[in-house]
Amino acid sequence: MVTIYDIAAQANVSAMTVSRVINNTGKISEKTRLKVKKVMDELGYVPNQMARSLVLQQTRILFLLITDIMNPFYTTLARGAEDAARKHGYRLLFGNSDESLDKEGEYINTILTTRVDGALLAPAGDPSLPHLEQLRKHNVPFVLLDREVPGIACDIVLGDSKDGARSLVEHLVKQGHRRIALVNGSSSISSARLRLQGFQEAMKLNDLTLREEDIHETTFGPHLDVEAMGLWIDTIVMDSMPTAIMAGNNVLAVVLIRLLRARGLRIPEDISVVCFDDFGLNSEVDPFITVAAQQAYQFGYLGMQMLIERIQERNSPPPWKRIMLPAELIVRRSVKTQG
Amino acid sequence: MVTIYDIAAQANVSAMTVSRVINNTGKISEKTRLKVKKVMDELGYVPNQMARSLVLQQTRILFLLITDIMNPFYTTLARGAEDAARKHGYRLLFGNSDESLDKEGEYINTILTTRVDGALLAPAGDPSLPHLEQLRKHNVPFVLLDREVPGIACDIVLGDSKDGARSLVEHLVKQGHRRIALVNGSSSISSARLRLQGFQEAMKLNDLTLREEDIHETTFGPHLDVEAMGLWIDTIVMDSMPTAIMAGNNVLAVVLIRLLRARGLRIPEDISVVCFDDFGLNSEVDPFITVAAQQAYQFGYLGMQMLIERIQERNSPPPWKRIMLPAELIVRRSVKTQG
DNA sequence: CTGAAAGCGCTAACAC
DNA sequence: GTGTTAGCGCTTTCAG
Repeated sequence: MVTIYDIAAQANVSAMTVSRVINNTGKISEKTRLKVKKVMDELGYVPNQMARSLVLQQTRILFLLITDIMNPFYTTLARGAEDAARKHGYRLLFGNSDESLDKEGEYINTILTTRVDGALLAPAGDPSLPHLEQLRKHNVPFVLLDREVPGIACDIVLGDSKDGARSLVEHLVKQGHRRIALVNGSSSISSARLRLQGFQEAMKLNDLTLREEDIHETTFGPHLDVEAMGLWIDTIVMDSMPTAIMAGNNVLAVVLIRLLRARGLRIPEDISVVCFDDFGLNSEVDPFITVAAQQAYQFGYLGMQMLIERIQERNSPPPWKRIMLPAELIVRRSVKTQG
Repeated sequence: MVTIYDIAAQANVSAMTVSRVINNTGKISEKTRLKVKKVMDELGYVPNQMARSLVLQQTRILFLLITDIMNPFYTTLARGAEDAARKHGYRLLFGNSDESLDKEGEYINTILTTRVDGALLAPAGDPSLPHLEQLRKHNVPFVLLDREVPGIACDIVLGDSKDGARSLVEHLVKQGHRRIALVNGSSSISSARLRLQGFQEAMKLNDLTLREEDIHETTFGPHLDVEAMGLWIDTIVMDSMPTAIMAGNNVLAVVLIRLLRARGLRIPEDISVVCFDDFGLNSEVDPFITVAAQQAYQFGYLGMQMLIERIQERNSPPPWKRIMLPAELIVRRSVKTQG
């Protein structure tokens, strides 16, 4: 490995001079600068970021932790975060927690041990609290995305889950649906809770009775219990079907639809389906599911901006900021108008 | 920041003893071990990975560079890579080059300066050669994904682009199509070249004449020139339309379909469309486009395995390996059978 | 304008 | 079992 000492020796200067050339600090004669640069090129010098970070106590690297890299919501969000980071000259590293608290813990560890300058994170849920406390304790600036964690005050970008859920229900009601079921993510996740609330409120507002068995709680994300959901469907189907089902996010909707079809049910002819979050790439090609779409890109972009501000104002920290982004109802073909 | 010296002082031992406790090396009396561990907990010690890497000359971190984080092919691949990395106790960091040579260069730089132990990369194309040469020169083990780069010998996982393209054309021909057009990625990308070749060969094999103007070359990925593609469509449409168009990948197919529809053309009634690569999440919900699907997950999983082997056999490097994964034709609803 | 010395937090090698 | 010394590659501080 080529070090500044190798260069110093070759160029007949001190290591310090080389360091100055690299970082453009201090005053250096044009002659030595050129000489040093030449040797650097010849030897193919690459600065050692670890050594530099060790003394500088900063990395100029930020970390983005998402919970499901196969979910278009998060990948779109990642693009937004990336764009904002680049704009401010930061590098961005990604991690994927897979909605798993353990994996999240590992990444928190990576964040801590690699001493990145800050982190943008979508927490796995309320139990993520200790992880966030770790970050706080070690002075790692962070911004939360999409999910609030009770017990910690911090910057956050949220979607208006309650209102989004409400608008989905309203839409169904306007189409004549009276009995509506819900498959939702874990109630240990703030967004899932709010979607449930919005759902319940909208039902009440429309004087619709909500049967307890019409609500099924499972998990967002990649490891959801498909069998349990199938069982639930069998139960409510046997028991005189609801005419519509709302899914707490896009992944749930996909699994739901697959299961419904496996039971010979057509959508929307036999049963209607709506969900939270859009589908990225090919929702453009053959837009099928009626959704409450979130501004995924903005989540990432704005969140990253907040994070960078927080880092820059480190010395005189501003009050915690909170951004709430609306969800937009996009009507497509998965809802049938009821007689 | 809490260091091993702080702990050493508190526990009345030397820093070295603390280091031994942390790393479980050497022999240490149970008593001191417990004492040290206790102090570590109390003080909330977090090892400094930078310092450790600096002396160890390794990070146990691997890097995955993909070219389009919004493309389901790459995110599925990422999941595969992640699973394989975890299995072997490595941490994985992601980067997204966005099909841009510049961004790729920045990430190459990050890879070099952060001294990760190895990299798994989907190169932007043939011009990525200097980047790979940099890695090689600095002894960073790497494995290529999806795209070959002439001029560099290395481990690689490839899809059978030629054969996949051929099977797509064969399918169209069997459905009675005679004039087939192609929108493809840049010919500076090996996979695009092979898809073109497969396309041409299949046309020839079926005695079909291929008009030069029926081939449009643009770029894969997020920054493709939509206008130019629109212009091309206008040209070939005016000039008595082809009955089918093949797209070099999924992103191209989406843009293509959007443009065709904007011109009032229905798919497949007015024109058929097929493409390379599948669509992830909601190709399950409403599978529309007939595709040559690649084993995205396997790309990542096998590639990561090769990378880790390469790192482990560092001292007696095995010959370069090359895996070619077949593409599978999945027939859906975007192709019409011609009279 | 340039250099020498010290230290960032850690571990390998060698002592005791 | 445990401690001392040196050094990973870099930059800050202070001299000149």
